[in-house]
Amino acid sequence: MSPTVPDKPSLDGLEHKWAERWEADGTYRFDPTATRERIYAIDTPPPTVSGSLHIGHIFSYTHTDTIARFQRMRGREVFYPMGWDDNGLPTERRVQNHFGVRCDVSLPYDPDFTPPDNPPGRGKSSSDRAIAVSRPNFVELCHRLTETDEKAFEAVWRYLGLSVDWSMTYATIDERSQRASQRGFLRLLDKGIAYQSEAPTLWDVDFQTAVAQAELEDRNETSAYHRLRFRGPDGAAVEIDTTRPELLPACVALVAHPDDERYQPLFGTSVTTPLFGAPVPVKAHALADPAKGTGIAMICTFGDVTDVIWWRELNLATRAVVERDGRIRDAPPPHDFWAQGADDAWDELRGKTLKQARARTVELLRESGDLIGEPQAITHAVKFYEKGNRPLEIVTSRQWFFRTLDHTEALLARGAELAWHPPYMQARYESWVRGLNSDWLVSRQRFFGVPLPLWYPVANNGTVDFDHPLRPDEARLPVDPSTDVPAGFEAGQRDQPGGFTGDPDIMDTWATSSLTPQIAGGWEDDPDLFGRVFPMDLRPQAHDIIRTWLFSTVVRSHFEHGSVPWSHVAISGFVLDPDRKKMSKSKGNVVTPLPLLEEYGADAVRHWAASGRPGVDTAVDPGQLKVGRRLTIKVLNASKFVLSRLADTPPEGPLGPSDEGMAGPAEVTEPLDRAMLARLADLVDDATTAFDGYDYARALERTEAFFWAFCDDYLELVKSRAYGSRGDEPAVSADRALALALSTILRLFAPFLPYVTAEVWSWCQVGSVHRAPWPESAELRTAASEGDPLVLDVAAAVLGEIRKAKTTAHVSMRAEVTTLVVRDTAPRLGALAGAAADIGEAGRVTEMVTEDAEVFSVNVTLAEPS
RNA sequence: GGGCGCUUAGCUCAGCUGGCAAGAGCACCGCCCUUACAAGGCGGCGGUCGGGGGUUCGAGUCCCUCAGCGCCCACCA
Repeated sequence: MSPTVPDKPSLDGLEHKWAERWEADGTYRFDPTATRERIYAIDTPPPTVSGSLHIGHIFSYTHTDTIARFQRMRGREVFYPMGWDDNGLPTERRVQNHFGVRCDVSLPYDPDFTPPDNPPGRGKSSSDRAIAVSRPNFVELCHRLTETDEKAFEAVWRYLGLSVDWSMTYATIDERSQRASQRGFLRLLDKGIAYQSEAPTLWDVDFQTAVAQAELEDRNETSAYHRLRFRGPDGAAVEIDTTRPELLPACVALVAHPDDERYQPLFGTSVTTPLFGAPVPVKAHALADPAKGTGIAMICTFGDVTDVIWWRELNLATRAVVERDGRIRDAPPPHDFWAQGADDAWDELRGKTLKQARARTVELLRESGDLIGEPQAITHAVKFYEKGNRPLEIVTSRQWFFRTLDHTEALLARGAELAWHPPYMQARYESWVRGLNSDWLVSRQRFFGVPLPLWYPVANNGTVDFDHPLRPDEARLPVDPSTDVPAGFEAGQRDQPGGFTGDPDIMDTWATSSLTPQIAGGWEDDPDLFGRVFPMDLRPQAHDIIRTWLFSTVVRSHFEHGSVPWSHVAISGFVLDPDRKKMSKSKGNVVTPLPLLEEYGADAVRHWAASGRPGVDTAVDPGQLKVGRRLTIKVLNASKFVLSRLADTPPEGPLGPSDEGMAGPAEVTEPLDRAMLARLADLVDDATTAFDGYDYARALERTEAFFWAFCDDYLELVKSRAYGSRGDEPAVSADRALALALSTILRLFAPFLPYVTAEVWSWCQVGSVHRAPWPESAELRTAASEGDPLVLDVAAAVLGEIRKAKTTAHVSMRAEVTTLVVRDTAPRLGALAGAAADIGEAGRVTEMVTEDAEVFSVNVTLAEPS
């Protein structure tokens, strides 16, 4: 095929043109008949569908795409689906606001429900005027809202050039995901891994749901130590420091370290609380820190997680006072033992928010004289739900858990089976697993999510029998227990004595997301596909969700399949704003991708993204984007030059080193050409090794460096000869070398710059560069026939000196050099001889003289300007 | 409290198993209409490789230590 090169190549419209072509040609279509060995399967992160894509998405998804494209060119059949994470709280909140509805799991499904155009509750997250709808109706609305976003997301991904197979998408709330999620739950129930427990758990009082360890975040809050006076058995004062004086009625014991001599006499005795006069035991426990406060602490049910530990290990009483809405409950805790006046104190506190209760308690303590001194302000870390606004409380509730604590060693071993890129990220996984302090809490008291697929019998006396859950057959999944009826019951028996009741809760979003390899891979739904793609090859993700998504996926795969879910994990960094600050909506420094794509082009944006090394946080950098833009233009122009040469003297047979026609013996005859090909072969090895190690950034950097040197030095040196200045054979040598180099360079760049490489490839080759074979260094070395790379190095150095001389003399590069003296060592001068004619033409040198010397130096004598 | 990462030109970063007379791009300064490219090309200026100590013929590269920045984890009354 003779190349057809446009006169004025341009980047305009390339994205649109090629995105359409790729779709029409099915360039990235997955072949489900490929053997397991050939398949390279990627567990693509499903982005949260809420609003718009973030520049961070562009960054990390580009990294994955370069790997996908590399593997595809290496001959792997790439399984590269896309998911949408529309399950969970963010979508729930958006649907409530947008449609003015709220979910009520007690309502039946209404197939005719359509939301009004102007709902009275729109825009108010917890409006009383919101329309109550059933969970299935609510889920339908979620789908409706997320569908639009998903289309917008897909458009951006296509613009960016992700080589995803768009016929394979899933959503984490779709039927397939719900089925997999519920099936996974039931299987863990059968294995005894899933269990329910009535226990104190961390609780968000605004969202009114239990929260898992993985969703916690510490925030520094200002607080104060309050010194309270308890009374010892002999009436003597016992002083404790607390930041939670409002929990005084929930106090069940005091605790000090067993070795603390100050308090040893008190162990086993009882003291009385201020205000309430409740007798509480004094206990010893190693967790008590003698250096903290007065060294003796008040244990309440429950002020913090340490309280829970003490309560459990010391078998203490329960006197909960905090309601699920974050207020002091109305009914007092067990209080037979309260002193006189305690009831009045309680009346002062009941129904108050914790903040109000704290203030009032302090006043009461001050009045009774039991507050010693003034509160001492401190700043300390407090646990929050990562999406929450108020500190977490601890309340007792019935929840479902997956057992992880008993399996930490096995989970650590699974982590060690994975190949981590970069390797140090494994430490984060391990510190998380080692730090686990509770099983995985999977139930949530929310609405939009995958329901727990369970019902419970209701006894004739009306009590719910949680110990004997009713479960559906797997064939029925997915089920919604709020509307579906368990086998053996009638719909009319719902919530009736002798009937059943549906579990009102949903599963944690991670309980579904942890099954993305199974969902995308067709677990149980398509056993043939699943057998070919699972375990997958690659999990790409950012480092912030190692403890959630990565960990939970390892957990599920370990229990369900007895294996790791993938063999490689590639962790990308974050994107920082141009000032290297973390981006956040509140700071208003979030960069959206579309304007960047439009200004610089997708290839340039990808070039910026791919220059961020694995795991390293990277700043948005307009300078870097310009560099990428320049590079793509350079590829266009350099290709045009090379191919226009070949159009003049069409080579026999198609281009490309893998094609028969290119490997003709002894066709590359010139030492300079051979040197360039030898260097190129080294580059191919380097880039391949880097990619095999998931270091796309290194592969890009090397290729880019070679390419610029190729343009600046080799092309300049070879230009005249290629035009035929020295006859046919030297020109053919140049043409062959140029064709080989271009074909190789385009393929090396293809994973990074899919658009410009596809465009240039289409000028001279049949088929897509993205399905072309990855370059092989062996073929280049054959063509280079023992060429010495030193020829190119020395020639480039000499040419550089000539340019410097002309620049210094302020003359044109076309100015004539009358005499060129090159001094260098014998081996280098020997190499130079092979390129002497090329240098002469490129530098317009009349006469070149060489002299042996220890150190390289060049004398350039320029012709007098005429 | 435990752990991880980073610290190389004004800025952003390469420099992988020690051999470098310290690199790239951007920025800055200067030159050049050169038949692939003037929304370009060429060249120049610029660094005691965070501090200190050690190993070695030789250290940006290995070891120890200190400091600063960032992050992860932790039962933070």
